[in-house]
Amino acid sequence: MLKTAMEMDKAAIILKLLGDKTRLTMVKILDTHDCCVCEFVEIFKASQPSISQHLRKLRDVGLVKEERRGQWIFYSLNKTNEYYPFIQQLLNQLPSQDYKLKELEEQGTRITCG
Amino acid sequence: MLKTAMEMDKAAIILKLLGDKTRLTMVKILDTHDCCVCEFVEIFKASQPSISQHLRKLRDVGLVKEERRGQWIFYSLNKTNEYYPFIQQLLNQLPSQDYKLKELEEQGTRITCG
DNA sequence: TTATCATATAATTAATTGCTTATATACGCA
DNA sequence: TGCGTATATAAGCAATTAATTATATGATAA
Repeated sequence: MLKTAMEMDKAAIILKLLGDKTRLTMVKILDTHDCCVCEFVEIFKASQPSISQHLRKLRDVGLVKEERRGQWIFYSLNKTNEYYPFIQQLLNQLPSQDYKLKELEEQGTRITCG
Repeated sequence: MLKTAMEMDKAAIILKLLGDKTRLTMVKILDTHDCCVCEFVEIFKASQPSISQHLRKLRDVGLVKEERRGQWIFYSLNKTNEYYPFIQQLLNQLPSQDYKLKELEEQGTRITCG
């Protein structure tokens, strides 16, 4: 057991949040790249409110943070969050999702938000 | 990323399963001790069907296995499961739940199932 | 200022979850 | 064999979740 053992309640809450393919993939992507909402809409082929609501859940527990850049709001992993070490180990065992961002770049969708 | 990267779908399924305090605690306990159903009923102060249903979910994805010993059915972590390395890292970050078994021993409930 | 784009929020609904109650199965013992 | 204990399963129900549609907010650009 690590020094920074989490409480079971909190661990379960975090795992439940990550127990959704969309949110899990979001967090995996955000671990290496900031993204704006419209990029996620493209990546997941989901509606804007649906993406927004997923992001809100992640934000509510402090896993991600938002930052407005002009017209866009960019999300990033909150690496100072107390749970970050916990999820980091978990994310390290997942395959990179960079190819999803590559696809966006190829179709030119990512550039518009930069 | 480790060599044995999991698919995102499967990771999400596992995390969702573990995103429940009862199941997460069960798995944490089973990582170090086999347990029978009646012990879990005591530990979680839950109904027998409720415990049984949680165990079934864990069994359905192969995370745990059962073994009859006389009148009792003992559950254990299936450490040959392809997902075990994934959850092991996760479990290592959680506080030991051994005190729950200690409590059972003190009240004599654990012995009866031995 | 007004139109437009990006995003958030609210309300509604459908699907999923976890519990309860009731019943079935399987073992051990008299 | 029949009874008690341990467990599983099924059916029903309440709570939660995730999506949709509709609307609000906030920034930019004409």
